[in-house]
Amino acid sequence: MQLAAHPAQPDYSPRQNDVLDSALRLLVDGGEKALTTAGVARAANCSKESLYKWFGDRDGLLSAMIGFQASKVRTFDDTAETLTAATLREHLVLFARDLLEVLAGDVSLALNRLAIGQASRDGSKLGSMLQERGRRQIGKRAGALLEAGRDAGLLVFGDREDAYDTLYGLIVSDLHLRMLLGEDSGRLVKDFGRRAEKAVSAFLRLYGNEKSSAMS
Amino acid sequence: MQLAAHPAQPDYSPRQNDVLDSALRLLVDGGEKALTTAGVARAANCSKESLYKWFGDRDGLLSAMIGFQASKVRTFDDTAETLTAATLREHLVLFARDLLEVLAGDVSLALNRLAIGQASRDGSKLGSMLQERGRRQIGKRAGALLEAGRDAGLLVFGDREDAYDTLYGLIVSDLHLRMLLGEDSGRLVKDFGRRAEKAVSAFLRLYGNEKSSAMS
DNA sequence: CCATCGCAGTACCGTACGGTACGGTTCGCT
DNA sequence: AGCGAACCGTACCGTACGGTACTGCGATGG
Repeated sequence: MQLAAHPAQPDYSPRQNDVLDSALRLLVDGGEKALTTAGVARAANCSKESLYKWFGDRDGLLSAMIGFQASKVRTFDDTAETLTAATLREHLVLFARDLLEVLAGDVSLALNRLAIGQASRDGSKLGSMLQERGRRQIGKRAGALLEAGRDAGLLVFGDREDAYDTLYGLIVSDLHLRMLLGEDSGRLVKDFGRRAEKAVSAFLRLYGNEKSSAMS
Repeated sequence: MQLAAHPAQPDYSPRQNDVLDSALRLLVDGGEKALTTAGVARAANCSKESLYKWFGDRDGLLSAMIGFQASKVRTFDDTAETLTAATLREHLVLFARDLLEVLAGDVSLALNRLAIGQASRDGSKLGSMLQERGRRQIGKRAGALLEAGRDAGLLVFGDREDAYDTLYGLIVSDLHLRMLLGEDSGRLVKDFGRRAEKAVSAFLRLYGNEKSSAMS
C-alpha cells in the first residue's frame, strides 16, 4: 500500500489510463477474484513487469483504479441562479436521481465491494479514499445546493451536515447496501425517478419553509 | 454452496456450534482472508476433515456461519400494549437504537463484508441469506410497531414498506456503509442515542399525527 | 547504422490455500 | 475385552496467485 509519492497528482500516462480502464472492466465483470495481475496484464496487453513498474504493487494498482475512476466522476457546479421553491425542488430531485444512478453504476458497485473487502485489513486507505473522493465530492454539490436554498429562505436547518445526512438517508435508505449484496439491481429497483421525488418531498416537508410544502 | 437439505432447520450439534463460533471469531478479527479452513480447524481444535464432513464445502461453512449468527439474533415481539404518542415514540427510539447497535456489531459488520465480497460471484446466496434473515426479521418488528401506531391513530401512512424504508433511511443513512468501509466506528459515531432520537423525531414529523409532533 | 531504452511476452519461484488421505486416539456400545 | 464410529492432528497434492528475472523486438536518438 504505497502510492504516497503522488497524493495530489494521481495522473497517469494515457497508456496507463488504458490499463486502468481494462482493470476496472475486469473488476466489474468478475469481482475481485478475477482481478489478478496476470489477468490485468493479459486484458490490457501489457506485461506484468510494467504493471509493477508503474503501480509498484497490487495494492498500488487498486488505489490507482479508485483514483482514476474518481477523477472521471466530476461534480459539476450547479448554476447559482436565484432559487424558487420550484427550482430548488427540481434541483434536489435531479441531485437525488444522479446520486442513485451513480451508486447503482457497475463500476461504483464493484469498487465499493472491493474497498469493503479490503476494509478489514490493516491500513487499507481504500475505504477512506472512496469516502473522500466519492461521497465528499457529491456531498459538496448537495451542500452548496442546501446553503443556496437556505439563503433564499426556502430551507430552514441548523447544521448543514445533519440536513445532508437526512437527505441522503431519505434518498438512498438501504438501497445501496442491497445492491452491494447482489440484489438484482434490475426489476423495480430502476424506478429511481419516483424514489427521488418521494425522498425530496419528504425532505422538503422536514426542512422546507411552509410555502414549499404544498406538493406532496 | 449446498445447505439446501436443512433450510428450515439450520441447527447443528453443540460441537458444530462451537466450531461456528470459533469461525465467526476468526472472521471478526482477521477478515475473510484469515478465514482459512486450516485456521478454522486450528482455532476450533477440530480437524479439517471434520469441517468438510459437517459443512461439505468452504461455502457451506460460510452459509452455516450466517445461519448460525442469524439464529442468535432473535427479534423479540413488542408487547402489544395500548400505544400513546409517548410510548410509540419511546418504542421507535428503542428500535432505532437496537438497529444501530446491531448494524455496528462486530459480527454483523464482518458477515456483511463477507457477503458483499462474495456478491459478485455466481449464485452466492449469502447476500440474500443476510437480507432475508437479517433485515427482514428486524423489519417485521418495525412493521408491527408501525401498524400498531396506525391502528392507534398515531401514524398515518399508506404503504407500510414505504414508511419502513423512510424510517430506516432516517435512522441509518449511510452510516452502515461508512462502517463497512472501515471508518473508525469509535469516536463520535457512538452517539447512537442522539441519532436515534433525531431520526424518530423526523419520522414522526413525516408520518405522525398532529398530536405527536409536539416534541422536536 | 548502431546504442539505448521501454515494454511485451513468458518462464520461473515461493507461498498459501482448498481439499483429501491416513495414522492414532478417544468414546460408546455390545 | 473387543469392536466400530467419530474425530483429531498432520502430512500431502494440485493449483493459483503475487512478484521477479530474462529474452526479444520495435522505436528513438546521435
